[in-house]
Amino acid sequence: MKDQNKQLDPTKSELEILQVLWENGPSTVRGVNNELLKQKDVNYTTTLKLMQIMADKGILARDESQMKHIYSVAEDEQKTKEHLLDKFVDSMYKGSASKLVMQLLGNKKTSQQELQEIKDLLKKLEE
Amino acid sequence: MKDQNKQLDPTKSELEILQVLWENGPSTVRGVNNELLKQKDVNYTTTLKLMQIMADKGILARDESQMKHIYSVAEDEQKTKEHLLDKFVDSMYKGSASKLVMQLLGNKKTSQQELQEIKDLLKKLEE
DNA sequence: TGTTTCGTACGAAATTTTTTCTACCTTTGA
DNA sequence: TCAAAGGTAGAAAAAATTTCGTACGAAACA
Repeated sequence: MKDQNKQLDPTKSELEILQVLWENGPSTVRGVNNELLKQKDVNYTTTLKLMQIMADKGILARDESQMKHIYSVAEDEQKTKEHLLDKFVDSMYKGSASKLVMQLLGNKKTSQQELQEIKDLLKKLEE
Repeated sequence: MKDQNKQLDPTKSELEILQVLWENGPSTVRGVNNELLKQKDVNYTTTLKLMQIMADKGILARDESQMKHIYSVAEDEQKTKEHLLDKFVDSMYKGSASKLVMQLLGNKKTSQQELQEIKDLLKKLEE
């Protein structure tokens, strides 16, 4: 009643598929499935089904003109990521971007190079 | 076969509860539920059950010495958030922290103050 | 022309996550 | 002491997500 998300978020599996498509561009189910196979055990029909569902929901678009249907991401990649990032910041850091960055940079995994890139970015923003 | 996450991630509902506990510290089920009620419609027993499950999983600890059990977060908040953040960066930005920051800062919602805080943080890191 | 291979569609089953129902215990106070 | 209020537990239902089995169509090719 109080809160109804109009933009329902992709499920975990859906996100995995989105990532493959973001990475590789429009693909067949076979193509996506092959990518997924590198990470985990998954059946072709499972991926197919999932992508069909996503097409139904409007998350994916597909070109059926050929026998091998080509699926592509319907929504704008940046928009979607931004939305997910916002949600993440809100829920994990009460909306504070700097807290997130703080955690990110406190993390050992952040390389010197990454750090430098971020600094450069900030400099550009100042101009 | 290939990938079995040892640390299974909290589900969406579990995360909501974690957030309340992070925010308010150890609480009774009633307390958590009241907080949740501010955001959405949820039954007391639903929250109770969820928290019981989380206690079973080891995500929460509880003090049963009194009738009103007090639940607290078992894992370290920072560790958990770091883990989730890592996963997020990996999956959404191929592990590139700077890409994430870029998106974050490109976002209109990031205030000048946030920006300044981030700059300060970077300065401190240099020392 | 068969037959093998590769593709999609669809339904249903399995699993996971979420919600609810009901029983029963404890405290409080009339 | 009894009823009311507020608590927990466990089983089970419901909903959402993920996975799989089977049918069947189109292309490739011997």
